[in-house]
Amino acid sequence: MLSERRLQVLRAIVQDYVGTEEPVGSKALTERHNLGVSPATVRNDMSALEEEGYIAQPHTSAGRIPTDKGYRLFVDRLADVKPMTQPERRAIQNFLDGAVDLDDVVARTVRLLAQLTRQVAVVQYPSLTRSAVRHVELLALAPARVMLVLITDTGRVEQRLIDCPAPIGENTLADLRARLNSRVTGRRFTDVPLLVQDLPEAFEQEDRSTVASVLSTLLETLVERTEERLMIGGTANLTRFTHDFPLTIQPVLEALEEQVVLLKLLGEAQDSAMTVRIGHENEYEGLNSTSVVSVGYGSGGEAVAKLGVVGPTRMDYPGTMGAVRAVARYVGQILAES
Amino acid sequence: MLSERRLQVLRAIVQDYVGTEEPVGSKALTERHNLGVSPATVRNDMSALEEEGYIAQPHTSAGRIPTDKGYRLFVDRLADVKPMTQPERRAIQNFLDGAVDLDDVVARTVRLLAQLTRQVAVVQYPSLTRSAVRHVELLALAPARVMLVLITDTGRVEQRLIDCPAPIGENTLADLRARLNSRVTGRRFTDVPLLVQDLPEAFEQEDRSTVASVLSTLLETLVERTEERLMIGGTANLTRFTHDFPLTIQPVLEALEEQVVLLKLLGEAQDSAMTVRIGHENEYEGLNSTSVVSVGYGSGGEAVAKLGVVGPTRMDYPGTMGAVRAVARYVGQILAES
DNA sequence: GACTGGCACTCGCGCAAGCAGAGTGCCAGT
DNA sequence: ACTGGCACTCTGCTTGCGCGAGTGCCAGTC
Repeated sequence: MLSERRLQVLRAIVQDYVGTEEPVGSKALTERHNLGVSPATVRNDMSALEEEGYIAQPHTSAGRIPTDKGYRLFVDRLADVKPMTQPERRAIQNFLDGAVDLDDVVARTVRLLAQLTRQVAVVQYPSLTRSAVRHVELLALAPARVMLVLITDTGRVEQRLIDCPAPIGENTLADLRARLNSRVTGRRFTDVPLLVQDLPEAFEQEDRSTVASVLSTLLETLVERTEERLMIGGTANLTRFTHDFPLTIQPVLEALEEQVVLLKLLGEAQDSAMTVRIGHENEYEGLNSTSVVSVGYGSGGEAVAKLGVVGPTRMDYPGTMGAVRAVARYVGQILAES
Repeated sequence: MLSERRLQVLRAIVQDYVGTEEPVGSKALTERHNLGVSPATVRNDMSALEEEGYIAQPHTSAGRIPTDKGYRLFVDRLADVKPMTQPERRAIQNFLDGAVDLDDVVARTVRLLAQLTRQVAVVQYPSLTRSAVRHVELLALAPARVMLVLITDTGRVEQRLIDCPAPIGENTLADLRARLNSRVTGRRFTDVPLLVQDLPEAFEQEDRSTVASVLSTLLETLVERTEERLMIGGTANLTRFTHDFPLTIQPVLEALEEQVVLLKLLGEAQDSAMTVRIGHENEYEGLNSTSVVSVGYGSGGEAVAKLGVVGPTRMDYPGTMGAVRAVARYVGQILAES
C-alpha cells in the first residue's frame, strides 16, 4: 500500500507532466509543489512508485513520466472531475441552443467538445435501437416503387427505397401507412418486430407479398442498419502532439476513419456512466498511446448514444472529464426539448 | 518561348520529383530519361527554366524542384490524364454499386477516392439548388406542430420542425400537402418560390397564417439551407507528408474542418469541368502548399455537386486526375439509377 | 551556334568529439 | 525516517571535418 505522501507525489508528477510535457525530476517537484520534504526523499518515493509500475523513466537519468497504470490510479483516486464554470455552462447552452435540426445539434456538439477540450471529439448520433418511432411514412414514387421514411423521437430520419414485387395501389398504401403508424408510433424500436408481424394478414391476398416486403425493409432498417452514424471533429488538435509525430498521429487518424473501430470503442462501456480508457486499455492498438473519455447522453434518464474525446494519454483528465460530462448533459436537454 | 527539349526537361523533373520526393539534379535526369544530351546541356536548360521561374533550388548546390508555376505548365501542356485501367474501372463500379442509400453512396465515394489517390478525398452532397423535388411530406406531430420532410430527386432528405401560429386540422394539412405536391413535384428547387407564392389564397382566412409559415419554412430550407453538406476521408494520408511535418499538416487539417472553406474551394470553378488548383493558386493560405483537383458530377448532363482530392503540390497529377474523373463518372451513373 | 567534357567551387549532411546540465542512486549523518 | 552530499550516467547541443552531389563556367569540338 502506498503512503499518502507517495500518492501526492504521483499526483504532482501527473499534473506537472501534463502541464510541461517533459519528464519531471525530483528537484523540480519539490520546488513547484510544497510537499514539505527534500528532493532526496522524493527520490526515494519515486523509486518506490517506479518499482510498483506507476511511473517510468524514458532513459536512465531523465525525469519520470507516468505509466498507463499511473494515470489509472490518478483518475480513480487522485483526481476530481473539474466542473465547468458558470460562464462556460452558459456558453455551452447558448451555442447548442442555436441548432436547427439533429444534424446541426450533432455538428455543434462536435465543434464544442473539440474546442473545450482541445482534442478530437466524437459524437454518436442517437441510436436507433434505443429510440422510439415518431412516424413512419410511405411514399409511392412509381407504381411498384415505394420510399420508406422513418422518423425517430430524437429527430433522426432514415429513408430506404423499396422495389415491390407487384404494383401497389394508392389506397392500399394509405391503409398500410395508417395501420403501421397506429401500431408503432411512440413505441420503442426493439418492440416493433413483434407489433407488426401479423400485419400482412389484414390485407388482401394479392397485396400481402408487397406488404411483407415493405415490412421486411422496415425491420432491416431497424435492425441491420443499427450501424450507428457518428461525427468527428477537431482532428487538427492532433498536431499538438508535437513530440513523437508521425508515429502517433497516423494510426490515430486511421482509427478515426474506421467508424467500426470508433463505434466499438464507444459501445464497449455498457452503461452510460463516464468511462476513461487509458493507453493500452484500448483494444485497438492504433490507440495505444491515447486515452478515450466517453459518456452516454440522452433525452430522458436513459442514454440514447455516446459522445467523447480522444487525446494523448498525457491529457488533463479532470478538465476533459468535466467538459465531456457538461456537454453530454446539455445535449441531452436539447434533445428532450425538440 | 521554351524549346521542346526544355519542356521535356521540365516534364522529367516533375516526374522524378514526384516519384522520389527529392530535388533532382542534372546527372540523375540524364540517367533516368534518355534525353539524348549530356548533363551539362541539361544544366543549361535547367538554368533557363529557373530563370523563367518554373523550377527552383531549395539551397545552392542541391537539385531543382518544380515551382507552382512549373506544375501549372506541367498539367496544362505536358501531362495527359491517365485513364483508369479496365480492372480498376470494374472495381470502382462494383464498390459503388453496393450502396444502399445516398449517405452510403457518398461515404463509399469518399473511401474509394481516398484509396485510389492515396490522398484526402472530399465529396459534396448533391446540391439542393441544382436538384428537383421528388416529394414534400407534412406530418402533424402535435396540434400546432408540423414536420416538413423534403425529398430530392437525388435521394437527399431534409427535415424541419415548424411551430405553427395556430393549430391546423388534419384535413387542412392533407389539402395543403396535396396542393403543394401537385405544384412542386418534379420541379427544380429554383422554381419553387414562384410556384407556391399564391398558395395561401386557396385556403380559409383562419388557416392562411399557418400555411404561410409552412411555406416560408419550405423556402428557407431551399434557399437559406443551401449550405451544402460534404464528407471528407483519407486524412490519414496526410501523414505521408513525412518531410516538413506539423507545419504543413496542421493548417490543412484546420481547413478540412471548416466546411465553409472547402465549399468555397469546390465552388470556385463555375463549370463542372476538371479543375486543378496548385499551391498558391488556392486562396485559403492554409492550403498554399497543397493542390486541389476537383470536378463536378451529376446524374444527367449537368453537375449537381463536386468532388475532389486535396494533396501535396508534389502529387501524381495524371493519375489523380484520372481517378477523380473516373469516380465522378461512376457516381453520376449510380445517382441516375436510383 | 549548339553541345560536350572538364574543373573548381559551394553547400548540406552525417559523424565524432567535447561540454554542460539535469537527474539519479547511494551512503553516511542527523 | 529524512537529509545533504557526491559520483555517475545519460541526453542534447555545439563544433569541426570530410564526403558527395550538384552547380556554373569555360574552352574545345562538331
